[in-house]
Amino acid sequence: MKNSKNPPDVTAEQKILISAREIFHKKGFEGARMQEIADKAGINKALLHYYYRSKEKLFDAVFAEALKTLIPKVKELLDAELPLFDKIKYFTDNYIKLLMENMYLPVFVIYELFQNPEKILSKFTEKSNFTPSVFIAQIRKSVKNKEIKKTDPRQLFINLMSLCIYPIIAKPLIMKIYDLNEQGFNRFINQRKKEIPEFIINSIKINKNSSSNGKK
Amino acid sequence: MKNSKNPPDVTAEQKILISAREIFHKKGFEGARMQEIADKAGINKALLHYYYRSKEKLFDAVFAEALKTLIPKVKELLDAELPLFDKIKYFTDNYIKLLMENMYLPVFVIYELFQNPEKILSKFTEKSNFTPSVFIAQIRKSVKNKEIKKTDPRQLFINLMSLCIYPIIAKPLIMKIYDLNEQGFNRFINQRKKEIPEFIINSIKINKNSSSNGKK
DNA sequence: TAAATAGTTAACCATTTGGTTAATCTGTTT
DNA sequence: AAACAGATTAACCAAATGGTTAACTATTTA
Repeated sequence: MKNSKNPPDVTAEQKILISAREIFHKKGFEGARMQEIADKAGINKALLHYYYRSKEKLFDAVFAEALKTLIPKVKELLDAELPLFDKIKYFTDNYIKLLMENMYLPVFVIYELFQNPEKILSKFTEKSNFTPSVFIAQIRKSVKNKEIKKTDPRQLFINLMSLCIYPIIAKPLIMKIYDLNEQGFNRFINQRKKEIPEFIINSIKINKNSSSNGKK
Repeated sequence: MKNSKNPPDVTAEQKILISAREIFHKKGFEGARMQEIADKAGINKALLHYYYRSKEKLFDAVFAEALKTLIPKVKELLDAELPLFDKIKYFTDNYIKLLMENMYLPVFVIYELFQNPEKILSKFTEKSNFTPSVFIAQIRKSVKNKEIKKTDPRQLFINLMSLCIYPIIAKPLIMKIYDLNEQGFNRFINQRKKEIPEFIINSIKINKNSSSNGKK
């Protein structure tokens, strides 16, 4: 059976998945080596194939896990019961935090998805619903209620995602062009956590002036 | 000698670089196969090594070429003699056009840079200047002149880049979540060409109305 | 406790892959 | 045309790589 008895116990199968995750995230499907995964897991290479029949199967497991971590998290943040502006702040803060804690995840997902969109996405046909319908509806409603300017909800959502994700996947480039070290980069990203919501809200908010002195 | 005489003449060396570019851009360093590059170039694999000694050297040539296409182009767009708002429109339009014409470029650059930042960037030490100094200065000046709100130029530049690049590298994801086909995606991107400048300008422009509104 | 089952390994295998060699071809120079 | 230099190729090679086999070792189970 899979479970032995010793308390600090991690199954071989778990160790494999953990190691595979790390290697695949860092090096991608093509760059990853089964031997390296086995070594990192502290087991024999044959055992990889005992649990996961092939490199592809193992990769699929890792990728599915990645998407199933990411998508529900995004959904959860976007579905929070908050007014639009608060939600934008809330999302930015927590999403960037999540990405920073999983530095390799975004590039990994984007790259592999780009390599093989149909093959990968076909496995996620109906499973998790990718569409951020609640958020989209909320934007649409805010427009209708004249709380924000006329805005295409689809574009706004992509704007939000862009502003959060891009700086992280472009980390090496940003460190280069702004001459930052690791610490400087972290500061830059933390600054962004405030900057992004302000930037977005400034753009979509309606300037209520003239008549009543619309305090913020 | 390298040059023959026939008019429709492309050197083997050129054919190699062209094929290598295509393959590396699409499949990345690890995914690319020397044999495939040779086949696509219509030459023998040994000839690859005759001109470029190794896979790495060939890759370096391709990557350098990519950066040397991209960076000066970005610089050129950012250095145009235009008022800030016009420049933002001008940049968005032309940069997105450039990226759409080279769909694989952004993911390629980002991915390989993420795989091996120091190794790759060390080769571009002083060569091309990565920093968009003219644009940064222009923003700073616009702030000083009260033409736009108080804005961190570094953040604004990254905002602009994010909004242009991300939608393109996330193409498969966007097609999935919005249920678009190729044509629908192109429409979405074209819509963005208008959307992005509006979005940015709305955010940073100063609302000049009635009483002075010096708010940050 | 003995048979059966699950977990684990060392050794092995076939294929792929980047790279090399030595020979051949092609055009130029003398 | 003979010599020469660069261009091009077929054949080859060693290392790496994903995957398999057969044996060995717990762990369940009857």
